[in-house]
Amino acid sequence: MTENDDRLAGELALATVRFARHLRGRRRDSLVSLTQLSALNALANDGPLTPGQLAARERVQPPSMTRVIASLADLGLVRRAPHPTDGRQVIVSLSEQGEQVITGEAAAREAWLRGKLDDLAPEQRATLAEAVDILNGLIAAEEKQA
Amino acid sequence: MTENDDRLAGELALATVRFARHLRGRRRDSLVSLTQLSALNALANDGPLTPGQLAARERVQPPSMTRVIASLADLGLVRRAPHPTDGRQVIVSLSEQGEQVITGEAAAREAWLRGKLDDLAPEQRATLAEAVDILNGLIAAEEKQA
DNA sequence: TATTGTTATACTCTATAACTATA
DNA sequence: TATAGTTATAGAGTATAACAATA
Repeated sequence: MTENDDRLAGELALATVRFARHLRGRRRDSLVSLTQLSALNALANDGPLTPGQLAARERVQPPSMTRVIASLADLGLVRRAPHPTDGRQVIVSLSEQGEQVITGEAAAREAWLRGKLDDLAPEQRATLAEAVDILNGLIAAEEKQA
Repeated sequence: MTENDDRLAGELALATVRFARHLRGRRRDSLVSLTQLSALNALANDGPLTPGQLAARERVQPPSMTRVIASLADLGLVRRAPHPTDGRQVIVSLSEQGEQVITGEAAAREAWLRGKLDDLAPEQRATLAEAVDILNGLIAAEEKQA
């Protein structure tokens, strides 16, 4: 099966990158970018986190996350508070506006993709849902090793 | 089914972007980036193309493709030749080295992903393969409209 | 005038290296 | 000395606007 794996690996990589490019392009006029939305999403799922934890969750380096957090703070979507006992650390949490973005606006704004998904057959949607789980699993498995 | 679609759209978008980030990171020490590989791939599949055609295939704006082509030409992976009848146009084609990248090196280099796919159940690989087709279909459908 | 491609410029996302403050 | 976070800097990838050459 190695030959098929080779082909699947290549096709999956190219399709993913092409699709991600498309999605980013579609959000140009959106309030938050996908990178920002992804960080907000982590805070919504896991509650307040330190920048270091956020960077680990999102699998970026700490300086990259510092920038994302700064941009979100500028937009008023997250707050930074000092850690109660460790003066080095910072607690990042969603603001009310940030929560609104997560709960309401974000989903509604993915309009293009939603429309496309609507046109698919139910089995195709199910396939994509499974694929999402598999992809997330591949990345999660990575975490354990590293 | 709209509620599920909302959720699927969001999750698919985040998973795609996260996975693409991961893939790009993995190729840091590679000869060509995924963006470059994607363009090489288009030339391998479709034969020589003009920059405009390549930009359309890859769904980027012409100036973006100009840069990609320039970087590939610097690496000696593509050649630029004048169009035989239209002096405005340029024909971009794979060099021998470019073909080697496509046929051999590229697939072998996706080692991380290949290993991961190898660990999956056959049904999961099949799911991913279907998902690739669906995603490419979504983008292709876009083309007809635009 | 319209089209093709490029140049100029800028913004986002990401990284590594160096620094600051705290433990 | 080690850790958490930030700042400084750089590079890739994308875009829009303006330009040149050709049709």
